[in-house]
Amino acid sequence: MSYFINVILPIPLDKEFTYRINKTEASFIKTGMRVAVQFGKSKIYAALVTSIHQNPPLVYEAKEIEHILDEKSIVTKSQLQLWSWIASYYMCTLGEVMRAALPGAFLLESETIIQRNIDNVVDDVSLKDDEFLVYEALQHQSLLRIQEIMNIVSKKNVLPVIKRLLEKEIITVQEEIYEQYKPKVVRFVKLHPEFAIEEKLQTVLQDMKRAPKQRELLMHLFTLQAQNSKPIKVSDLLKTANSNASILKALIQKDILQEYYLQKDRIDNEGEAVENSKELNQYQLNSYHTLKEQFREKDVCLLHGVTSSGKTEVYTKFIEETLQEGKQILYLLPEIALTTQLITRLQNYFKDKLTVFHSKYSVNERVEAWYNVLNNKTKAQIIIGARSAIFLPFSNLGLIIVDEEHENTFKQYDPAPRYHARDTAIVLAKMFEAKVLLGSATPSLETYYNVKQKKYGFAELTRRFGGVLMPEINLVDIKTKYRKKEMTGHFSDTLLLQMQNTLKEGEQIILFQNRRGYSPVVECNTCGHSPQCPNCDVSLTFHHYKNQLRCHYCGYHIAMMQKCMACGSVDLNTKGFGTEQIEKELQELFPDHTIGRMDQDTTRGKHGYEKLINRFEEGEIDIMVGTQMLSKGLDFRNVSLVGVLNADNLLNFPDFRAHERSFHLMQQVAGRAGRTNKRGKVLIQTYNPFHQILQQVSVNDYLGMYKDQIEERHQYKYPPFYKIIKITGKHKDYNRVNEATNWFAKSLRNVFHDHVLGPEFPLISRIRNQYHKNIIVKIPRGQSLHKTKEAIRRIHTTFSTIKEFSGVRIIINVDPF
DNA sequence: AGCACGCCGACT
DNA sequence: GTCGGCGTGCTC
Repeated sequence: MSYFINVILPIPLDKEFTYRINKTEASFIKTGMRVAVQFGKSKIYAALVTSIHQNPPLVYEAKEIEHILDEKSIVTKSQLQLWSWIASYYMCTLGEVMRAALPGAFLLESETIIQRNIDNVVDDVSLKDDEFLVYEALQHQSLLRIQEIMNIVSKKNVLPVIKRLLEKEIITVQEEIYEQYKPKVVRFVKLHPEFAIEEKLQTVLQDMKRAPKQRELLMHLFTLQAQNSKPIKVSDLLKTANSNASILKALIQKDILQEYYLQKDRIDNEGEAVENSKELNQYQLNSYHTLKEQFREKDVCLLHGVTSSGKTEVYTKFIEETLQEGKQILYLLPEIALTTQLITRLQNYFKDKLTVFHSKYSVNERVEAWYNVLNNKTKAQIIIGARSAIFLPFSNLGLIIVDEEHENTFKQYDPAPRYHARDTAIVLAKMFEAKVLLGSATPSLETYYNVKQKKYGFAELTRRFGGVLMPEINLVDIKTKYRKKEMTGHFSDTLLLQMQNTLKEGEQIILFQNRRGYSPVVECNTCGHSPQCPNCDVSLTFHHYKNQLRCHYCGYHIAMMQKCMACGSVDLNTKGFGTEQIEKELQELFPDHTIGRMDQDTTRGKHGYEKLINRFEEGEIDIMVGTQMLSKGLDFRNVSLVGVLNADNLLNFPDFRAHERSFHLMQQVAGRAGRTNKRGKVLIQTYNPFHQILQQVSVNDYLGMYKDQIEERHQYKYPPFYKIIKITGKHKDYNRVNEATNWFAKSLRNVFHDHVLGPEFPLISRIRNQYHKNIIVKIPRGQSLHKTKEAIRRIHTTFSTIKEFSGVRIIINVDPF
């Protein structure tokens, strides 16, 4: 009887693969284990077992597996179920989901290793230059990797060279598989068992008269052993015995001591100050009870709490309860790096029950977190993490909290799977019959709509913690200000006056400008020419600090020109402004104060972000200029003024979510003001103070915004009334993209008629020398999602058989953001 | 996705 | 005439 397994490979192919296993393997292998398999001619991958069966494939001979990588399943049945849901809902392959879901260290890949063939005598005259270089390198180094050969011959295509050397039998090639995860081990010592007998030990001690240092160390070991019976770490022994490694080594070599290794967990929480459970205030308590009541009937609830109303305390209460039930909790955050303050608080509070699943953790730490969740360890009862944390192997999930639920970073954009973590979390929760608590100061329209439809439960927190008033928000009409010459640089007199007052009071200021660099366009005053990126369809942004022109899409950069590249005129002008320019203006306007800037350029280093935040928190910085980074969950006590320098470039974004997003962003930025007892002030500069959204922001009118926007969404057939699937064609040839997307759109129209929009070029039609063109499919309620996707998939399949469109990449994005 | 195979321009 | 470019097709 023969046995087979079906596996998922971490590659974007829409099928499972079948491999042969023997009977022993068949009795050992379980679904959810990894096996190493050869795929294609040489590559070896870690594949995940989905089923074990006895049906031999009919049209091909199945390969055998290389070996089994796990002792127990590392992926649970419910995870596989979630993967399938993601693959089918977001229209991607299981392999792509697998890639995103498993920590990098679980995905081994083979690497080609080149070695010298020792049996062969080489006539080095017969070698070509490249071949000789490799041959020579192998005289000094026993093995080479492909990457190293690329460096040696300074070429990127080295395969022909290797092939020739192989034919001449000068080298041998082999695939090396390596597992990236290495458990951390700690070195321990103990007395050799032979000396357990007292007499023998006495003899040894007698013999050691002439080695007093060694004797001393040995005696110290006994003392330690007497103190407590735990194993003795080498590091501890040496530290306390005032001895050194070579003395220990001598003892080990004499077989008096034995060394051994034990595996250690890297994730150890050292929460410092104990933060006591805060008593909920009346409002928080009310919300808590409301939610509690709602959860009886509903699986998902929204907590709509204004900024700094203390949503976290309410979450904490629910977390505690779930802990008591012995269930796991998943706490999702938009961007983990930006929420260190919150994490520290939770860490101090929940201590060793909490694991942070961080993208900045090393591969090994993530594997350990994975195992801790899988084995339902106490230290992994609460998992706090960004969107990828939904992929952990939960077995007993009781509660998912999605904090800042409206944030768009929950949606993965670039590599497939293009999933939304909030929506996926709701599906995940359903599998465990767990509850989901969504929280936000400015809920997304979709979520609020679900509340209105009574699909989700709801509670509100309308008061800020400690009775702090909501900030006073005023709009400044800079159109008039410019006309009346009341502007200094990009600052209105109103904003400047407020800033002076704030600084006089010894308080801090946050200024928001959602654009980095000095200015997004440089223009020649003589001929009107402005430098463009050679790879993308955008003008280059001037960065004053580095004196460079940079492309924000592909990273292209050149030195700032001295004169116009087209006509040679030195009369250059900058158009528009970014954070750098504001910083510079501030330095001139407030020479006695420290200015900080927070954007991608200043937070690049490892701790760049934290350092800036700390300096601001310590009061070292008086005015902080920044991009939307500033709006995320930061909690500064002494900020009493927030300025938005130009609200218009947010609002004028050509996207159906632009207004909603502007509202979120401005409300969040405004929320940074006045978090202590004094009422904060917010000034929003705009050319268009009568814009509906700005009016609503200024009076904190979430409901008004909701009503207007939902009406618009309804009228123009957007979510939540219609589902949207975006299909993008991508290719370096402009005409080919046009023809391909036209064909695609036409085929879609045959099925969906006027629910197909486009194809249309996006605002930036070329990025990294690739043209993009988008098609939008709108799906009304009531139309089967499944059938719709099936139809799209069919068209896609036909599409890929057409020769003229070959090379055009199709990207399907379900629920694009 | 990788990787091999196969067909055309730019160099010795 | 070869080398190396990329378009095409397959992977259990």
